Amino acid sequence: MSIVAIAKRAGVSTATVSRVINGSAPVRPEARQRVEAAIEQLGYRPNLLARNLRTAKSRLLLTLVPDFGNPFYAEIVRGIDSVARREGYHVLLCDTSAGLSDERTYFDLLRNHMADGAICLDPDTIQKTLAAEATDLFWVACCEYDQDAPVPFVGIDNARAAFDAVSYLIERGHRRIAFINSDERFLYSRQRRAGYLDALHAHGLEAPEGGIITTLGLTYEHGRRAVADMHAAGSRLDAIFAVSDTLAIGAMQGVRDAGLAVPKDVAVMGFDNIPMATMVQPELSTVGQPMWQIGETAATLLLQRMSNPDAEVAGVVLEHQLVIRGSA
Amino acid sequence: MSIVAIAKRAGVSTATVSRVINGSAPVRPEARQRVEAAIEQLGYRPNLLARNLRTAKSRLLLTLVPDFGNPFYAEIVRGIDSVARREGYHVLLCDTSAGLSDERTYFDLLRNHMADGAICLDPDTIQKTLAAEATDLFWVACCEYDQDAPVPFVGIDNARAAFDAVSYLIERGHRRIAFINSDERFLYSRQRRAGYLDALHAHGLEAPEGGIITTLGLTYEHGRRAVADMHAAGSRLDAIFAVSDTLAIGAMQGVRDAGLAVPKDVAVMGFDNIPMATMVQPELSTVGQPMWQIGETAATLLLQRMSNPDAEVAGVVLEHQLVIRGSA
DNA sequence: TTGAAAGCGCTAACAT
DNA sequence: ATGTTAGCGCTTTCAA
Repeated sequence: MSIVAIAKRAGVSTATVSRVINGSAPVRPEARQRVEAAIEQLGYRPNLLARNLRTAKSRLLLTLVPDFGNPFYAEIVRGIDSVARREGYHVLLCDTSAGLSDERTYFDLLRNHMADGAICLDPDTIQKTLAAEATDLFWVACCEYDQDAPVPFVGIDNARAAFDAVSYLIERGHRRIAFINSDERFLYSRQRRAGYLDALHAHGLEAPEGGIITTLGLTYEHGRRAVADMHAAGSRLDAIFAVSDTLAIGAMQGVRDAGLAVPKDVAVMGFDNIPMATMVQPELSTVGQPMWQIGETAATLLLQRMSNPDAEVAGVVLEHQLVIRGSA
Repeated sequence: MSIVAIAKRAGVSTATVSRVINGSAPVRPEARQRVEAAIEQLGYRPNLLARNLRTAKSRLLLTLVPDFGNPFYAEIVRGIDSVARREGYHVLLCDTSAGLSDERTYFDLLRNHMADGAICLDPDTIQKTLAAEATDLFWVACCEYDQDAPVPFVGIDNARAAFDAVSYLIERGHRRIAFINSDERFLYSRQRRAGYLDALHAHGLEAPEGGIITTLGLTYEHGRRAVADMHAAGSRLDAIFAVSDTLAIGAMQGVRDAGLAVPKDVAVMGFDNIPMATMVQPELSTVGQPMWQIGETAATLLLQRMSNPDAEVAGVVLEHQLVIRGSA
């Protein structure tokens, strides 16, 4: 069942059928009607595989995300999806946390013409190899970005955000502020650590002994265990800044496990402002990121880049926001 | 840059190049080597668009999910993704909650050959129209399923699970047990309500006045507001059973908002057992579903169906599990 | 406004 | 073991 059957039935050429389907050129009303009738009667559906080959487009956008089990990434993906859909694209989702196959394999989907463009939320280490191998491919960096790379990007100013958060903690009188960081392959991790340290130093403080911990994941449990480890190591602290709300929420549990109270004994500050932040006791203070908007922007930038490859590469830094609630 | 360039460079025919690429037929080592060298040197990548057209396969699996912002669905999708990837497929993710475009549009991706099969987590109302319109398309039902429909399915026994949960609550001495349900377009909602009611009746109880609430979404806030509404309506209750952990966690907040304590004044029981369940105070008692396994099974069933269309349709009911923690 | 025909890049019969 | 060739179903010149 192809366009040929329609053409035959409507008594026109395949070219005319194509014109009707795509509205790509004027067609006499009478002919158009016959074609539409034939399509209707035969229940014809264009074969996108064929169209894609012919037009050399897949209308698929690849999204590489480290872990969409994390509410933060999930929300970004939804932002991406919303503009993709609006523009007639669909999203090919690849969770790279599985780690089984490496990111290069996914990027091959671009080279193989299975996707027209990609949005990469993976660590900048990965992005670098990608950038090196994959010139002349359409992709944008999201959350993880290198200002100086020739790749469009969107994200927030991570160092400044961390600086703001820690400064707030200090202004509230905290002096022994621990830092729960995630995998430092992520640029945002390194930037937030820098912001954390800067804020400390700006106020003549140092990180407490054993007060900087790096976790291997972003689950609640990772946060909980980080605090347990700090206590086991004998660290004394009066505040914790975690680079993710999931980690922070886990940390709050960890504090309680130690028989301490939040925020009386230990204040806790998170990052992202996921919906869950208002569901814990006390509610979580955090650095808000405009997740949906980040996703939207990433998709928009990508689409722009695709439709105008020679235009200057844009870079968008969105505003973060200190959200003060009960935990700090 | 196509297979022709490789053929020319290697001094063989395109057929031989294809054979090397796909390992579909024996090729003399010497020729194979020349082909591989040419591919390497020219940095050739097969055009999947062309291959897909030729083979009439996209190696894409469509996943329709009501809301992957919900950790429950996110985890299922990861289960799906894991087996898809293992079998050389990729996942086209469609979040139907956006509701903008209707599910039929997504299903068209199947008809249009953009996807080889689909996994549908959407309400059975939608599935019914899908089933009616979309005969001879490959798809399976996940979580939402109709035992009697000629569609492979996977899920748990929702009625029995709810029955078990409520029975437990009753055995613990609770008598005024409220029920926070989600959108009843979902079959699981109706089944769990039935299970809830059955358990009550089996013990000679009734649902408390105003004790059954239907929410329009599964966010934490929906759960919180549901409890506020109950209290506003003057309902007195000593336990709450919610059809989702997100709702239940919100409900715990709602109980606290009312100045009551969990579980002393009001016990709370959830459903799903998402990671967050152990991060609230007290930790959430719930009905566990094997999310990852549900996803894996769905993908496996779909793949089976695709490779053997005439085989009998399987139906898989997985076990749920009562997980008792602090909240009930 | 329409039709004929070329061809996107690949795979798979078929022939050798 | 290898080459020739015919399409897969569509869009798009080009000519009429």
